Amino acid sequence: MLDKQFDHKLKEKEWYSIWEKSGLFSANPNSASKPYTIMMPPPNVTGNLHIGHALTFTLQDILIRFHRKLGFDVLWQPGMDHAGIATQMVVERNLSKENISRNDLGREGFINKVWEWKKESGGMITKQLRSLGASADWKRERFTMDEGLSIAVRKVFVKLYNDGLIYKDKRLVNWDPKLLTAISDLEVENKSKKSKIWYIKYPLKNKSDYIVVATTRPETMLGDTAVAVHPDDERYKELIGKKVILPLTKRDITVIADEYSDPEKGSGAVKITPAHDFNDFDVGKKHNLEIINIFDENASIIESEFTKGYEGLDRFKARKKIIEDLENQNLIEKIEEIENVLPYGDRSGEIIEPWLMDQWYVNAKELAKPAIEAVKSGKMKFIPQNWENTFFEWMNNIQPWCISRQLWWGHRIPAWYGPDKKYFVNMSEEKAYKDAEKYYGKKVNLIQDDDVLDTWFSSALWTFSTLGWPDETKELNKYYPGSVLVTGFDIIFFWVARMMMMGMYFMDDKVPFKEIYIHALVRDEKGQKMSKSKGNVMDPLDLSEKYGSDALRFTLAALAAQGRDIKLSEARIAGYRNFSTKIWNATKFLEINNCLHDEGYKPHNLNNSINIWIVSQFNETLEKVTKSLKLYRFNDAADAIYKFFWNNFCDWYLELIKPSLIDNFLSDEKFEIQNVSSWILFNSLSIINPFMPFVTEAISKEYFKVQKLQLESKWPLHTDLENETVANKEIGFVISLMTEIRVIRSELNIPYKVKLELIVNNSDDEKIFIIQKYNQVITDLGKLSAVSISDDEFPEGSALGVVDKLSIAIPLKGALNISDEINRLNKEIDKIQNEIAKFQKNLNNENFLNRAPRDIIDEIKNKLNINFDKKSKIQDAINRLKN
RNA sequence: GGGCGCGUAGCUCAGCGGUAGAGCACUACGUUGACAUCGUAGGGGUCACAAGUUCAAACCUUGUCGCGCCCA
Repeated sequence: MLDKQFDHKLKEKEWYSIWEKSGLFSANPNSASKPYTIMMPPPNVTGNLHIGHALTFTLQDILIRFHRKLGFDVLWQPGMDHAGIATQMVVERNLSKENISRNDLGREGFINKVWEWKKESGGMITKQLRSLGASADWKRERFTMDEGLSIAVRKVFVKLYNDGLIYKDKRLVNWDPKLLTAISDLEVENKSKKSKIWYIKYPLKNKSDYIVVATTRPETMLGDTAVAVHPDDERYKELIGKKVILPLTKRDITVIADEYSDPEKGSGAVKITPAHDFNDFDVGKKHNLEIINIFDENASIIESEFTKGYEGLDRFKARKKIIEDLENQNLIEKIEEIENVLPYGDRSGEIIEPWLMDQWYVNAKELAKPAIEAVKSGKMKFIPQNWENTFFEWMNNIQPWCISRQLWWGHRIPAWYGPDKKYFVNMSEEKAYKDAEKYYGKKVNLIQDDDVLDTWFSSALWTFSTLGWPDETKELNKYYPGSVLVTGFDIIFFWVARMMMMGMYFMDDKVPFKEIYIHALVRDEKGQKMSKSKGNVMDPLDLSEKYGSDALRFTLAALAAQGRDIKLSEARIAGYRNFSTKIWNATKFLEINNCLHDEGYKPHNLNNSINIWIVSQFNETLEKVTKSLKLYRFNDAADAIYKFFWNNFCDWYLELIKPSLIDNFLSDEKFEIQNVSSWILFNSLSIINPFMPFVTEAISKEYFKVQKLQLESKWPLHTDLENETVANKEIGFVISLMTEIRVIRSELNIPYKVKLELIVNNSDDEKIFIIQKYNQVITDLGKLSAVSISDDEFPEGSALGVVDKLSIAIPLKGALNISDEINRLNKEIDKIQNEIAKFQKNLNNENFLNRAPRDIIDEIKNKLNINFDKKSKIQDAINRLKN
């Protein structure tokens, strides 16, 4: 006997371990089967599973399990990235609890600590993914800092450097003064903040007048090297070329004309500080201005001839003092409150400081070209397609990618410097020394670049580095390019675009994946982004503990409609937990009734229309689910499954077969029902399995006792049927008839226990035939005492119904409340009349008759006809009641 | 400012040219031999607004108004 309930807490763990031990998660590069590859977006080694992960990995697992069942050789490549900044932060924070800094340990000592940390507490997420049921090929798990992947990183760096696509450049970078590293444009979050704009008087030289300069960053004025005005701005035309005295310093700077200055904004005159503002840097270059740096790495004022009186102050204190000093000298004209956009580091939350320094860059513009072309030509397809716009927009305006980071944890840049700062880029120190010897003509001491590479640089190689590149492996041959990349839109730039660039460059122009399915973001039930500070986070592990992973997975799939964010509510998950319970209970029902088919049984030559009907419904569902999954329409697939299993199989089919099952006699009919019912259940399990792997696997084993795991069993095929049309018509009619009887019972408040007689008007041989054929079922389900066919008028005091032109009556003798029944029938007539009006409107329109397609016209005529008939029959009944 | 998307039943959302749908919530009835994590029945919508195209518009076009996200 099956347990009363499915204990997900216990069973999910058991089944997962069986699966993992079975080896069936593993891809087999030697098999002849076609590959189906998904590269799992590597989560951070510091990461914990959040609901967004749960969504993306559930969808991936559904695709993976589906394709495994379709017979593909499936590779779901898992792994993690080393998350340079995040990981370094975590380990430093831990060390600081013991009052140790990373400098105390030294570079090597610190890196060892990081590895120790990784071993002990890194990669939590891979364990958590298992509890979700993720069937990834764990044996192939990779880490971006693995030796093989590190070789790939160096190889790529050296090649791009030799090809002129990686270079060193001195320009302004986004400097994080807290983490003390440069970060890329993408790691900067621009946020709107309340701020001020100061109007500062810059006195003219040799004149007792001044020009007012408006700025949001007064503290950088120490580094000003010009004031810019718009060339057409009449107010300042005469000042162009003149000198002004930079307050607080004794320097003279020149008023220059540049269109960058917007006459509408502020005072129309802006200070130019090339060393501390991206736009000013460009203006400075154009006008050949001096570049004066005033900050150190902490964004504090340095000591220099330009910064006297402010040395050592951090940027905020410097601002305060400068404003005070200007006020004392009466040089502040006014201060306005404004909304200003400020750059923040996405990891540190600190305001980013543009800072001039040497960094390594990738020429992204060049690498982007083939990727753009590949999307344009359809070699790579975004689904939904509209993400292409976002992609093109960014790729067409792509900036040089700053890849060096002033961190210790990561791939160290393979560049070695000689005594004169000449550097040698190569795969190893040894090779660099050889290069140096050749260059200098003697042995010299080399020092490796201190910096490491952006983590995304290594994850950009993920699609081929995980497959063994630069070696030419079987895996690389078979699983590159991937079938589909599944991810959220938030990393299209960070990761997807960069994988495209690197993939195409290093894999002979072959794209890294054919399709990119972009799914939604998960929000809370009010549509707000989940965040710890808002306290609205939903922990997928809590949810799966409470409702089961099956329920959580099914919910996420059911809500994953394309192009829309997911608002997740717990009630929804509870609803799908009920679905899982329903499956379990339906199984128990079949168990009680000995419905168990032989393995190898296939429905054919079916006699009972009920069986033909349900197999036909299953065919339809199978087709819908298959098609939907191929189109990434997870919600449609989930919906089709839910409706079929609950509304068709449980609500109707199981009810319709009950009378035959309860009959104790063994008969061919009963045998057919036992076979078909269990066959439907088993095959339903198979198509539900990718969504709800645990409960389906459990039933497959515990009830059906099949050797083969659901994990490896094939996706069902379409079943050919005979007499399908007739069967569907028959069962369709039986369902309508039963529904009509229920409606009458319910609306006239006739208790379920009261057995009723059903009289059917003898006006339609076909329907009468069906009624006679299913007499037993109809009597049982309708709780009827008898069914009779009559040529006569229905007895007085009968409730009346019309089912597909057939009049039926339920005699209620004295029990019928005449006015209730008249009310009920009148309501019915109102409804019908509404329908009739709509159809008539169409059919009275000559244009409609001339231009609408034939089948639509026929359909409407037919419906009108049925409604007319129904109306007149009900009207007759009302008239009779009134008499 | 540019781009993308969304306004459909109380809530969350499907539908995207041929009689308005689902789940949840709600109401009534029901301890029917799988299931109260259930069953049966029911109420509830000028599909944001306006104009246009069409025999026919929630669906196509244009505009308006709200809302969200991304990029500057």
